Amino acid sequence: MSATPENTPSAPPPIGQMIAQFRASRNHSLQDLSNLSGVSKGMISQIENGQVNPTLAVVWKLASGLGVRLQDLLDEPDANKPGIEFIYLTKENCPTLTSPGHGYEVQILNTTDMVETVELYLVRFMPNGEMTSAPHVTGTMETVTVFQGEVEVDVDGARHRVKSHETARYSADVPHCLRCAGDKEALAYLAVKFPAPNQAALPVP
Amino acid sequence: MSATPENTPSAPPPIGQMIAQFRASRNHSLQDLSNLSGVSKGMISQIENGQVNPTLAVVWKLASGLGVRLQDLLDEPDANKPGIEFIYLTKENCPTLTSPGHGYEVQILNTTDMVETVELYLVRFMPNGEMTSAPHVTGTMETVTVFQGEVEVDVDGARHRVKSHETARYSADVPHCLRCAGDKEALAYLAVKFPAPNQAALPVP
DNA sequence: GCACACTGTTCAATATATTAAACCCGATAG
DNA sequence: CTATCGGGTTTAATATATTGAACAGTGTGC
Repeated sequence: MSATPENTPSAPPPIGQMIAQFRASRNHSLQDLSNLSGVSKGMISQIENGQVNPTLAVVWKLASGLGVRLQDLLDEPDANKPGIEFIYLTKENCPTLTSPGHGYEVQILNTTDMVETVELYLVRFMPNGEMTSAPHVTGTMETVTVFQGEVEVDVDGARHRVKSHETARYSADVPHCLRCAGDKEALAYLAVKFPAPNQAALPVP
Repeated sequence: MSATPENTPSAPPPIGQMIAQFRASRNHSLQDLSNLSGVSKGMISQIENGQVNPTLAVVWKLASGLGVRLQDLLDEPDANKPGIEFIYLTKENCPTLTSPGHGYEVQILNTTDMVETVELYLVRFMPNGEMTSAPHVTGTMETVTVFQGEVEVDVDGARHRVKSHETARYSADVPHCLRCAGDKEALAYLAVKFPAPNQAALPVP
């Protein structure tokens, strides 16, 4: 019997619920996930119902079968219950950054007060407008979709072109730049996806 | 139905090495960590040497004793392989889901093989097209930006309207529905942000 | 030399995680 | 109705994770 030391800040993660949620969201039966992961379906049932403490290897197999990372199964499912929300963003009430010298302006579609792993922007380019970014955190990816005009994307020196109603996804952990191509205004939707914010630095020895 | 091929993306995490590193970095003996975590020191020894597959509960106790999050023990020591990438998505080479009976089609701007906490979609609505979604994981938020036509958003029964070039952000952990308003086609960009884990967020047919 | 305190390893006993098969239940046929 | 199937649960047998104690090495001081 464990002495239950005083440093038990929270409960062990309810991994069963997470697995059940993931499995349900993919419309997989226990048998399906068993085939995908190599874990017996009886075991999966017991894990989902919290009747056993699965081995790390088994949890890893399940994460593999579900196509998620191990860490994704460990996050608390309902740490905070936000409540139903609906926010309407117009050009007026939406925080907008203008960069007149560079010929573009950016609407920030995220609320800035919440820490997010993704940021959403709407970028309007004047002709010859250019938005240059320093490298972001390693692993950051950007997805840009053009809705008006045409945009040129430089990624680490390489130059690419994205036409209207098309999309490009590229590494943003290197110097990169978005530029209005042609003489018409351009409108683009930019999603910046940061890697998961874990990576607690190892303490100095 | 789906004969998923061998999915052995990587090896199970070398958690023993991580624990040994953390323990060494704090100058803790096996006995110390045993006292802190409540796991027997023999067990810790075997785990560090990779001789056993620890139970998730034990790994969690060790993480607690070390004062780190569970995820911190699971990260590969140096698994980050940046590699500069640029992917161009057109309507042709982009996975598209059509739902002819419901009058909309969806381009998936994420690659499906990478685990993300955000999913990006481009949705084209026919007049009267309607995309209904079951609730996603608690805490999921959706951001929809309209680029053509007008879109009606139902969130948990409440009805809202988003005009062209405007944006709405709303809770997606309740029943919700996007609908073409008016008799013109509508084009919308949809970003689905999950709290932490990834989840398939495709509409219910 | 011995005894001691400390490290980390390994051993026998026990608890339990894991499997494959049996089982239960609702739906859909026939 | 009975049969059958797929979904989920439970069960008996096995494998193995976990424990506490015994073991081995390493200095340290007397």
